[in-house]
Amino acid sequence: MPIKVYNTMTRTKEDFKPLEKGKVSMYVCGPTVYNYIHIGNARPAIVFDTVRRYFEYKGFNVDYVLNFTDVDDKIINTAHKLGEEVPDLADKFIAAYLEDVGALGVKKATHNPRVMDSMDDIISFIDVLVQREYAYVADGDVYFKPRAFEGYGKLSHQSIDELRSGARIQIGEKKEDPLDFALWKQVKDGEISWDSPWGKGRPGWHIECSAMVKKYLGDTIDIHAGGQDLTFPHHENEIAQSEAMTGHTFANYWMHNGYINIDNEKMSKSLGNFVLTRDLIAHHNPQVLRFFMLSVHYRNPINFTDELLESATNSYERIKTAYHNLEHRKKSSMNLVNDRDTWLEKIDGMKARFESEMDDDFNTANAISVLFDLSKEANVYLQAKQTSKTVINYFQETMGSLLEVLGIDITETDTDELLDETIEALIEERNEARKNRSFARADEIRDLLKEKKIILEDTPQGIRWKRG
RNA sequence: GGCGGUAUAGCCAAGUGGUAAGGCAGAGGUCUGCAAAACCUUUACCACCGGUUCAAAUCCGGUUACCGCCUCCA
Repeated sequence: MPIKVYNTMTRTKEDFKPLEKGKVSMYVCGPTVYNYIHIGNARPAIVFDTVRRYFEYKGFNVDYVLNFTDVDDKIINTAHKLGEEVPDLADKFIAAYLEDVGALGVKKATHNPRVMDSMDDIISFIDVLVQREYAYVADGDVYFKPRAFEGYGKLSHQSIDELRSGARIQIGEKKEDPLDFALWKQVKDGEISWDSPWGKGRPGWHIECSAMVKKYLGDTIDIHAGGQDLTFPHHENEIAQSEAMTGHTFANYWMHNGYINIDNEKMSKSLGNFVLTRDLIAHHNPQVLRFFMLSVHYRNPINFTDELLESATNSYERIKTAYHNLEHRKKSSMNLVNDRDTWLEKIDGMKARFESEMDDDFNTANAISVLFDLSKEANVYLQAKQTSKTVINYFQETMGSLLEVLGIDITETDTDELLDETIEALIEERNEARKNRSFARADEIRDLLKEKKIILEDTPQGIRWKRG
């Protein structure tokens, strides 16, 4: 079964056909590093990491490039305000980004190019565009002319004349046409700058992605991805630059993730309702945040509230608990064969369903529902008086590998951690008390441990505990 | 004005022609010394109005509401 990908360019789901068999080249627009990331930035990081993981699960070798835009107005302004150097500020927020996103289970990219390190590539890219007259120099600035590029607007499905009515020329700009956008901006007083054939300056937005894609992945790539809002103008402009430069299709598939709302309102600085990822995961399990993000299809909007996050926590716990229930039962399982094969087949069936949901444009919401089914079936299986080690292992193995595709780790916690001796002794004392039917003392111990966040559960196979 | 999206149970959320997956919350039950965990049972006029069809949440037309992009933005 081929993987189907919704392509913004054609507005349809298409069968994914890689340029090169068994390989996927993928470029995701990364953050502009002038602040800690908010949960809106976390969504594409999680979503496209999951896309990547699924391709890898299916045996593809994925070349995953995520850039850092570390030269831009916002960074320069912030650095100026804080009295810091632009490169230092960028370093700091890049490190913070990697840390935050790492906590969310996002794998390291194959490459993380930075604008500052790509200046030669950017300049020579612009140079070609000027030579081919797709761009012109205007007093130290360089502008790209969308009108010179046939097909401008094909991604966002806008006609160039309609776009024109919305475009404006800012005072001080040297554009010939309102639609023109800057490839290179002449240096202003005190700003960080680089030498170029057009004088000192720095790259405009958009161009860095075109240059980095070409450098790291080539003229044509399989997938280009980012937030929905980047469709226009950012990705539209990238297409124009790159295709004007190379004469080849820039990207075969364009993927865009939907927005996040906070309490049903757009997250924005002016409303003061943005949530920084690091603030959130300081108080909540980052795995739950990831789970929450994937419980909605990536192209749909997500509303974010405390209540929804709590509900997601409970949902996540259900899967985790099932997994741990399996773990606890391992010791008392045996080499049973009676209905073993029926269960193994059942598990395979669920695994196949998971794959077909993911094949369908990465429907993680439905893929997660398969994990609930696995949890349910595992719990049903565990009700049997005797259980097969093989089945238990296969349940765990399957849940583990599917959760790995989603980048959700439920195994990190307890089970293997040793209890400290006093707690162990208390549990032992309680077991004795229960044997002697001294239930008052048994309950007392259970309450005591509960205060220490140790939850005890009595099962026919002995005591089962977890941290709560 | 141009382009696009969304409307499904108390809440969240899948579902592009054959009378509605899943989760959370709630209710009842089973199990348990009591719990916990778990299992079983239980909750939908699919925004509205028309149309196409043997058959529509799903297709077509219209209406309403909310939202996004068109300017920095994930």
